[in-house]
Amino acid sequence: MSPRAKCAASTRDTMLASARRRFLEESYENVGLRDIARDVGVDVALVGRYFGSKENLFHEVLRGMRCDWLDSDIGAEELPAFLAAMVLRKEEAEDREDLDRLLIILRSASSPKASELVRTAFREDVIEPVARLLDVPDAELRVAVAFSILTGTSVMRTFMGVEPLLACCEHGLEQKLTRLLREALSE
Amino acid sequence: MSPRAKCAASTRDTMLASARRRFLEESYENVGLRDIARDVGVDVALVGRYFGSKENLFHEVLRGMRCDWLDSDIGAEELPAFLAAMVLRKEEAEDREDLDRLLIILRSASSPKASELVRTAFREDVIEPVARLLDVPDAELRVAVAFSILTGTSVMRTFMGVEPLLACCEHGLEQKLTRLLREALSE
DNA sequence: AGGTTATGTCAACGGCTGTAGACATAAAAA
DNA sequence: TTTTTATGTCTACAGCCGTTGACATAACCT
Repeated sequence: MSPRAKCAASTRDTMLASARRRFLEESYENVGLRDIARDVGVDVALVGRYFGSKENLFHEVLRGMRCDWLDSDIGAEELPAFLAAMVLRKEEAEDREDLDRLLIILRSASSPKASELVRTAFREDVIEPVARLLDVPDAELRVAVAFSILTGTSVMRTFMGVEPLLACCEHGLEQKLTRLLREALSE
Repeated sequence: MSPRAKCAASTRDTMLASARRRFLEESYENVGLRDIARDVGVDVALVGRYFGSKENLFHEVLRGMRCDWLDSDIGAEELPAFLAAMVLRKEEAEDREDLDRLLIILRSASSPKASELVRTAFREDVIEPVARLLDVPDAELRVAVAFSILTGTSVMRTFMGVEPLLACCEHGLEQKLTRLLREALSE
């Protein structure tokens, strides 16, 4: 009907936020630009105009979620426990986007249009930075194995809805995961 | 042009084979019925007619790939090594469809139309049968963790193309995986 | 006030999708 | 041969998708 107020940057951010939420719960091709536009209360054409293409929107969503594995001053010793806690979502409140970003990447892992972006993002922003935390031989291989465990757990929980893994706090799942990660990282 | 020879059962099987191959490499929504029809050299309408709906075709693909974790007479002891070898595709030649079936399931894990099917298939045909092989408390949880490792590794290798994991034979990856699985299964 | 720019709407295109019904032809039966 | 049945083809329909260009109106500037 009537054009909204000013402040394009604000609506652009809202779009990005909506896109982030959508891409977290659906794969690349199952997120429609019209869905995002509806969330913001805006016409489809506008999101196309602000971001050029859907592919670029996805790219910006990923770029806007820089993960900070490194910012936390975590030694290689505490890393396994930290990663296990993160993947089990111990702290919903804290604004840790790391896991969300990882889940977005995994969601669209087998989407032709997004796969390239997703692969390089995973390699450059996850594997390599974490590998730099360790100074052992075969660091990347160890980190790759560790994140196989982590992403596997996430996939089982989030995508496959495997029951025994959803009741996370009990059964000492976190300890088990920590132990596995420790073994994966420091042989 | 001219209608093909007879034998509907044969062309139906060819469709299923093509669908299996396609669903192995693309997610549910990225596999078009027209692609399958083209593979078989047949019109789209026919695949729609033999299988009713795309969803049912996917269902039949999964049904036609009964996995046989149990058929092999494997004790709980050899299980970790067996699973590690399977996920690393040691035997391409042998007609083991288990891994393919698992990969198909993972491919379409976040496809709304297929997710229900995929979840129950994973639970009923993977988690539960393997859990029955073990007679320990929390068998399902252990198996769930073990398959977190396995599917994680598969995802990293197949979907994300993580380099260090692709050179599988070297670096003792198989041994590492076996060790992790053993720890996951028998606490 | 008048003019200009930013912000957003509207309409539509071309393409692809799964699905359905009417039609054609080869094989089999009478 | 004639009839019937199985096997496939052809046409087309809605529906969704991302993308584009032309238009409208609010906000700002002078």
